[in-house]
Amino acid sequence: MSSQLQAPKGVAEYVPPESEAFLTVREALCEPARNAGYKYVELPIFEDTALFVRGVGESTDVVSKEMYTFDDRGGRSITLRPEGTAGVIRSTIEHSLDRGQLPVKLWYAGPFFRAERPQRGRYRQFFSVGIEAIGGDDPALDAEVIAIANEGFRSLGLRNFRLELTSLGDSNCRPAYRIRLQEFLSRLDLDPETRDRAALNPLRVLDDKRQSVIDQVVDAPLMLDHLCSACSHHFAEVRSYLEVLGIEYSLAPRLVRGLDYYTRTTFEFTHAGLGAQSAIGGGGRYDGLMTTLGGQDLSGIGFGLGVDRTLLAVQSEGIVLPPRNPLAIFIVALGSEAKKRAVLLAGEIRTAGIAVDLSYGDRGLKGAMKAADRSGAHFSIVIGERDLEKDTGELKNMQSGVQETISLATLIATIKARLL
RNA sequence: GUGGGUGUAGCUCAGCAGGUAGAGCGCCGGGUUGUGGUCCCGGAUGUCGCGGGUUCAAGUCCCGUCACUCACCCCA
Repeated sequence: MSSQLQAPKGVAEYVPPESEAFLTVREALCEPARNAGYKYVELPIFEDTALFVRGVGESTDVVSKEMYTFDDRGGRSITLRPEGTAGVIRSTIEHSLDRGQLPVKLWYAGPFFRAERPQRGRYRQFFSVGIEAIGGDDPALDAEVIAIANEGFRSLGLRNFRLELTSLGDSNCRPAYRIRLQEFLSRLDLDPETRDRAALNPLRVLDDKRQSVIDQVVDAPLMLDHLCSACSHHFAEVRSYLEVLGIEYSLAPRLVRGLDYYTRTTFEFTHAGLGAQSAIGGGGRYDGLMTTLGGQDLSGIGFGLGVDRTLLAVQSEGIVLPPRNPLAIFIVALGSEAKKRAVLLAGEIRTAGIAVDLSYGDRGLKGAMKAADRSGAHFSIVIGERDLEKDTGELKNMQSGVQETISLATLIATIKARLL
């Protein structure tokens, strides 16, 4: 056992039957974006380390202690992407996608990597679906992004998720607020570690889960109360659009994101069934990121949704996802001549776009029928030596048990008709 | 990175005054010589996570380690 190879620590693997649910969840999360005009981007899984250091922020936990960074053979520092937004912005600038009509609307899906201590819902390789709308200040765009995430979760049948919303202000009003908050925090009795955090990213202290800290920050000044008029107006517009859309949310003035680039509208979707790692998706506006990465001064907004966690949420609510690609028919051949006919038939049926499987090996009829049953096929067809002369088979509806003799020559047409 | 819990068949778990392993489900076969899902009968599979220690004897006690898990932290 000690020599048994196993997957690296902290990675999630999806194998049948769970892997089918994983695909369903991932597609459900992508679908609303495609319906809203977002175009697909396929980006590298590793990037120049400097992209994340500059984009995500050197002081963030993600960059300072959670990245998989290594030197490639040319001595370049490479990092496995810990999030998606920085890469999308880099690619947008590199390919001048922002030189045409705005906003540029993009979506992506794939694996991301963070070297954290694994636990339920937190993996070292995890899967996200994300979108970015670049080059638009319109509050309606903020609402659209939130609505797309909401629709993804809703379409899976999820009910026990919440949307938390706030505004983090911008370069105009946040610095002043930050100083005000730091002054407040400096008067509190905090441990050294928290004190350091207060100096580096004071907002983060408001999000502390320890009761001793929570008690001390109840009266802390909140960003929402100190927004400049432009930010305040923008946030009010976003809220009014959400109301029009009928999307419920709760204001979370203490909501903080761990990535430095967020400004203004910021949100998080959480689910109660996951334990401590409750965020199933999150995102927000990042009005300065593009210039930070060397592009023109365009704002943007986007989200990242956790496929792994959304799957956990689906499971925790006991939602049964519909099967994917159910087999239309399962062929049972008796004898070597019948087997040849069955193999040929299966190829023809697949070419016609119909899902079919067949019994392999030397199983008896009983065992083969059992396999047909397990396969979930709508129909089974038994082809034995005695049927071969007439080129017929015994077609059975697996649900009703009704069986009839039908011609193999017209099998495809028969199946199509029966499946309607 | 810090602390707590767990680790026995493919899965869920039982076994503990220390005496070299069991159940249910699943899987395979038979009852039904060409028919599944119910029922009945039978069968296969474990270096009891790994390494070391105590003991005549360790799945059971001790230590270490790895993995999983929960919380802190952080976030998807």
